[in-house]
Amino acid sequence: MISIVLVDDHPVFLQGLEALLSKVPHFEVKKTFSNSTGFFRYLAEGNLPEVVLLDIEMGRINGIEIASNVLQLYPGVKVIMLSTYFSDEYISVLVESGISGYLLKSTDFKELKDSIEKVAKGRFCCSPEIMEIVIEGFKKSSDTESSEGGSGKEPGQLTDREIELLRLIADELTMKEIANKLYLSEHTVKTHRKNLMAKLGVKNTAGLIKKAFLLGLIE
Amino acid sequence: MISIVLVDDHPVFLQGLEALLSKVPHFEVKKTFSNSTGFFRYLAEGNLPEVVLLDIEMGRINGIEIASNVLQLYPGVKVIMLSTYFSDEYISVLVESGISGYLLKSTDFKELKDSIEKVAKGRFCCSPEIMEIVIEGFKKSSDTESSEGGSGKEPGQLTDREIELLRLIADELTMKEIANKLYLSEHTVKTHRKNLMAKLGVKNTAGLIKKAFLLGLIE
DNA sequence: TTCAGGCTACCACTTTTGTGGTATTTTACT
DNA sequence: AGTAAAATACCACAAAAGTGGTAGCCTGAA
Repeated sequence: MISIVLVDDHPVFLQGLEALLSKVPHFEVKKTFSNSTGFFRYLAEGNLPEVVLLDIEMGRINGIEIASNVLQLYPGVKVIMLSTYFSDEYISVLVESGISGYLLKSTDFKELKDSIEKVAKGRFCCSPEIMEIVIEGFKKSSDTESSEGGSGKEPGQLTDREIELLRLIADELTMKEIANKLYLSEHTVKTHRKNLMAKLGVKNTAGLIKKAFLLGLIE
Repeated sequence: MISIVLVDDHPVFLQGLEALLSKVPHFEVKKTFSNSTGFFRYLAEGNLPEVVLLDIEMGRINGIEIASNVLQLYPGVKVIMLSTYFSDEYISVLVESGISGYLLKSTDFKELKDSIEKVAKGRFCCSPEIMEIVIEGFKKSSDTESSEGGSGKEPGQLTDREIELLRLIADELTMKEIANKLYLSEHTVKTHRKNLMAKLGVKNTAGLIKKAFLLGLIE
């Protein structure tokens, strides 16, 4: 049984896809989302599907960003991007950030089905048109030796402690107050916040809280 | 025609109420929400109904808070609270913050209908049980002379400029950067932020961004 | 047993926020 | 013409956030 979540801001496409996928015996469409907020909250609550099908043209926070956030925070989750067009830049960024597949929306259902199965088994797959671009990208950059399982300098997902801190920051506590509350040194708390900002790629408290919201880490 | 919006986290109640209210000739249920986020975004987009029916037991951000935020940011909007029980403290806080009505969910539909009409005309109304509590409250506090139209020290709603600033803060700009961007003095920007924090009742940037999110002012 | 990751802690320094005032000029409404 | 609110600007000081390091301790997995 492969658990699947769909994220797309076109409800019609979403419903259609859900109907189709639900008919496949060992596929289980756990949930569908038409916006990223709900989706991230869902993940944050501990629901980790095996495969996420993600549309690339999501409103304000675009698919790329959603994808990289998912991959960073929940490395076990396989992400397949669905897109109408395809762009060189997009794809290279996405492949680097560890996406598992990139399909065009014009892909026929059988191919989509096969792709989900491959991806669930840990393989990468994409439309042939896309593959060309990926290969081009590989040619250009020859200084990386990793493939999939590399340790990487990537920040990795947030720890429980970090999320705890994040929520206290969101509750308007200062570092000093948090330190007192948790019986920690102020230094420790500052270190955690520093790591949080680095992991979430933000510059200050405003960014921290905004991102935390978008990722469903606070409410 | 009285435009109405319903906010309640029980979809069933929401739908039922909508069906009932929609049948009343000069009532128009513009929209219903099962969470405050969507509701606030709706208001922030400039949709201001005449009357809002608001359930008091909304998840994390409770009805009281929602009500006071609505009343503060959109003073023209009349708010009627719907509640299962009633509590002294609740009511006094709410009446003080300028609510237009407080009804129990057990109220029959005719009474609800009448109440909406009264409230739309600018009157206050509530269930008889509630009225007693309100009157008790009045007896205790005899030093206030205002009724409805007072100028008040209340902060009032946000100005366009303030919202503009708020969004730039959310985009991780510092005061200096915002000042440059808008060709303003840094002092001015700091003053705006100061006012923003006071109006939204928060202590720091974290609170500012969080509140802005909850009120649908940023996305 | 090595090794990575998570949690803790420290330091020195710069920048930004946040507090708490006051005050002038525009703008919009009456 | 008068006035209220918005927008602008200034000041000084305290407090906190943010930068860029280092490093010890513990635990669980390889």
